[in-house]
Amino acid sequence: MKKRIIDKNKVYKLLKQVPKGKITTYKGLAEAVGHPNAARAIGAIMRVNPYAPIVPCHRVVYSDGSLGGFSGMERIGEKVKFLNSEGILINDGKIVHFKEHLFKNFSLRATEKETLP
DNA sequence: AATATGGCACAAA
DNA sequence: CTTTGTGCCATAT
Repeated sequence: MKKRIIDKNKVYKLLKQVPKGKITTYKGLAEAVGHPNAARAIGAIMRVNPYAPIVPCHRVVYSDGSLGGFSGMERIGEKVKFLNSEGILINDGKIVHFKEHLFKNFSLRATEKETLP
């Protein structure tokens, strides 16, 4: 466990903790896992995302409130619709009051115990 | 092993 | 407020 790579396992668990109607940022997740400057790595991890259904990667956005790149910008429209269904409004590609929806009450302790399929 | 790219962030201009 | 440039971590080739 000497590698300074991100614990993907932890990332997934943390992201899973994000409740419906809430969102988070790559930076937020990066900090949550203990890698404050590995925001980009989070994206890379989401990319492989072996837990697509249980990991709401669509709830992860840029730190400035934009939806981010995602794999295929054309899918963004779908994400917007989905987020709208959860109570999150998007305006001009940016999340309205996105900081209000931000979920940062991550529980590292809970992550330690829980196991991933 | 080395280079390039990517679902990012932040400082500077 | 927008546009550059640089730094970071993980994958793909």
